[in-house]
Amino acid sequence: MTTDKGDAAAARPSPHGRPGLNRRNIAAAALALIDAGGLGSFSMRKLGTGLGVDPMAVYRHFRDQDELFDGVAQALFEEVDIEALDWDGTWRTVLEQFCRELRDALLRHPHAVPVFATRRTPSWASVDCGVRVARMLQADGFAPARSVHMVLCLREFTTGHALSQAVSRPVGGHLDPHEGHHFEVGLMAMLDGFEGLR
Amino acid sequence: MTTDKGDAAAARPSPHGRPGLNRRNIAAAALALIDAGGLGSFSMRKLGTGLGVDPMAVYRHFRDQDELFDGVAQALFEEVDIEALDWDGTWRTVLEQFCRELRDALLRHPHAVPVFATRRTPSWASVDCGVRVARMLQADGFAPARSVHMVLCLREFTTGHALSQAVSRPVGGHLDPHEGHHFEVGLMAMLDGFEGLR
DNA sequence: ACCTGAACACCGTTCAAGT
DNA sequence: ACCTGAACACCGTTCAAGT
Repeated sequence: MTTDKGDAAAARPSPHGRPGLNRRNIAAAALALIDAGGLGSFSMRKLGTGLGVDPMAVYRHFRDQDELFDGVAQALFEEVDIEALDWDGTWRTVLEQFCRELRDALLRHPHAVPVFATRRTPSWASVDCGVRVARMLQADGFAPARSVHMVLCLREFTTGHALSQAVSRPVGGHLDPHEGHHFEVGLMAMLDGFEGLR
Repeated sequence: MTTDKGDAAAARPSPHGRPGLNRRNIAAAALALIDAGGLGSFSMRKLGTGLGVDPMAVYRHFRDQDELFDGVAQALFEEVDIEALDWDGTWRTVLEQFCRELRDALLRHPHAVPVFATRRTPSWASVDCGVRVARMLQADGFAPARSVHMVLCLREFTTGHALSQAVSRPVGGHLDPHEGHHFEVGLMAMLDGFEGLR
């Protein structure tokens, strides 16, 4: 991952009184802009002007749009509170809670779900989280490779579900009060199936 | 769905000797262009010039890029041979075969998977297919709503998996000879879980 | 050294002008 | 009536020129 050693200093207000730009607040602003106007109307130039700086200023913190979108995915994943999971509960409870947390975070940002879902690595925090969950599964008796596969499958189902919901939801409205209810059906089925793999 | 009544006539060679443009062959050409150069380098203008016609000619068949991408998703889904499924086998066999067919078709076009996965309706053929599978599940004793949920869950897992594989695969190479092997783990687990829902 | 914004090489889409 | 391509309003990104 690209480090950003300048952020600690840049987070202080600049000499002009504006809050300094850094990767974190630029990515957060990009996510907000995508939330507000949809992915199609997002642009690097609008992001810069929206932040009140030179439209090209973002390029001093991110190589290009692709790298910025990595930051957007990271910002989104930070809403998943890993520490809030009941790590002392059963493996099944942890997986359930994690998938629901991830789904909820994604659906709070429907326009950004395609960005998240098409990142090569949605964020290093999500990788770390996956490793942690896989280790827990191993401690509970699942084979190492199997543990990794289970985590990948759940992440793919959850992301696939959120993406499907996000793109089928008309802007500003809900299709159906029960839309997305089937997520629980799939989650329960997959976890039931995993029970037999220990 | 938008009809395309002009296609039957347009499929014949034009007075200039070139094969006439229609929705079907334009969408196929777009898919081929995405396959060859990646989604990032695709453009409406390149598509037109690649077809040997005016760069704007595509707009007489598709309202805009979004509608063309619906056609691309449709072209991709047509590679899934629904009739080749063993419809006389068990519901489980049909679901297994369908998911594997869809996954294989998607991974033959990794650059187009984000297009497919972000369509509101990937194609009417896929909707019809889903309805047909759901009807089979009902005939096998699953509740109607449950049947629909099962189909949606499998489609979301399969699409999510293919998308994850497609974006993590470096252009022109494979990450690992065993990559994607976990698809079977998730598919078997979900189907095992579904067994208990009848 | 840092910052700016003009400039380049493109886009998607429209529409007036042709045939 | 059909077709064309010039024109419009943008893009992402680079980089020479400024401070």
